[in-house]
Amino acid sequence: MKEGPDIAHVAALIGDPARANMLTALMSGKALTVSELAEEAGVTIQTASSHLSKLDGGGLLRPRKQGRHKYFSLANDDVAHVLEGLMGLAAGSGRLRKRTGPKDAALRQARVCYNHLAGDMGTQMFDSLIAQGHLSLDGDDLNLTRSGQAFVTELGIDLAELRKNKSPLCRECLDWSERRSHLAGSLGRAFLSRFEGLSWARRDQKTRVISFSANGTTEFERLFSVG
Amino acid sequence: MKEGPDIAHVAALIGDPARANMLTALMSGKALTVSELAEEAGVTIQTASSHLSKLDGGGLLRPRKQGRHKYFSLANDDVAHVLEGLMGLAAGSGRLRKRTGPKDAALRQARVCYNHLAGDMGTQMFDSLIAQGHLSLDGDDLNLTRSGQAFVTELGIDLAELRKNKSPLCRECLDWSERRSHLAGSLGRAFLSRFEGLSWARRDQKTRVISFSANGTTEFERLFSVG
DNA sequence: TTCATAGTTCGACCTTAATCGAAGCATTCG
DNA sequence: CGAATGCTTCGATTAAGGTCGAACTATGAA
Repeated sequence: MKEGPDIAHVAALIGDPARANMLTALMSGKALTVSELAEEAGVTIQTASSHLSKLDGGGLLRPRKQGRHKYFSLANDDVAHVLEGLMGLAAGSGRLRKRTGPKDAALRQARVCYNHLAGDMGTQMFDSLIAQGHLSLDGDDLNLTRSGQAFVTELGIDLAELRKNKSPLCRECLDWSERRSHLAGSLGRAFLSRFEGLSWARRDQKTRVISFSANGTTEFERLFSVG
Repeated sequence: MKEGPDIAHVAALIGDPARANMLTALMSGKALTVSELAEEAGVTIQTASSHLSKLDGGGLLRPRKQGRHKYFSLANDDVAHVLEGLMGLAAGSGRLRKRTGPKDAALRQARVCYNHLAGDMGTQMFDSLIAQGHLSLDGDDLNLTRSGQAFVTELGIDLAELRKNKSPLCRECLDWSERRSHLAGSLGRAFLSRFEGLSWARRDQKTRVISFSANGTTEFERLFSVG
């Protein structure tokens, strides 16, 4: 009857509260087990199992079996991107699930979005990389320039290793709180991982909040000042 | 219980087949009446009315009353953006509602996406504008450069008029068939409108397909060659 | 092997919401 | 003022699917 793909099915998958909670939890980038996701969603394990098989069937998840555990993560960046978009719409229509509190402020400043840095600091880093000419945007392709390659290598990131990964190196991801782009893709993940390795930042396991140390903040500002 | 906005509610709104059909129909950018949308969705007018009030309540639509008609259009570009993203996910998981046929090929080449040009020609135009330096991307802000201003004025687009509009001038929109960006925002709409004014292109009323005339194709290639 | 833990499948219950007929407003036209 | 058209509201029906208890499978540990 209509042209185009069947939106309704995918949207309905995300539209159930329990499943939405699971997907939101997976936005942290971590792979979680069925039991953990059941806990997150506030349902029993049977119910969670049923939901997860549906999400998987819809192509939204990537399952991995390890021993007697089964880990789920988001299928790819596209899924994370759509979820962020939906968060933006929900936030825009004044539908925040929680009052804006101190934790919320922390979330807006720096949080994990599918394993990369999001929030205010995420967009600041992205803008700075563009402004310094380390990233260039041609069409939808985000590319690391020669100066950018030097920059990340200087920071201690192994580019050759990253390129072995089949997923794209650079990618932009729209932030629901800032409504601006931040850096995703394997390089985005490498940045955050490096910040952790340098003890500049630390992830809170439950809330997606990223805390920067005093030193980390200084270094971050030095590298990614917008002035 | 969880941080972040309430995704589930918005997704559930899109997740109903009838509502998804209506939203898909509105992706053409046209404002449609309740009766027309009922027809599109294949439900009675009462049912459509109920759905539309829900979509409106969720902030997805912008209603306008005109005489005894009530017109609905998508609330803003963000909504269109999320819908395109969902189409991408659905298409990716092999969930096309329709076999790939001749009309489908036409859709991939050039179609209307919320009043601007999408499909292969849409992304080609976007890439060309970037490559020619008429558009520049700083962070998530897409800007028209000085040369770009000259370019569109030369084409016969009234920039001053566009700037009066409160919606953003330039904006990128992700294409579900191409998986690349094309130009949205009021300038994107102006381009398509100008193509129609010059009789280069013509919209099919029902299928979202845009047909370019022989002359229009030539002119388009001249302006937006990628070489 | 026996026990424990992780996950899946099955079946029954039950809430939610999509649907449409019928009646009620509102607006336009003659 | 009717009459017609476009849309909304109400109510009853019905279908879909989320939920969990219980039983079952699989992996790992003692």
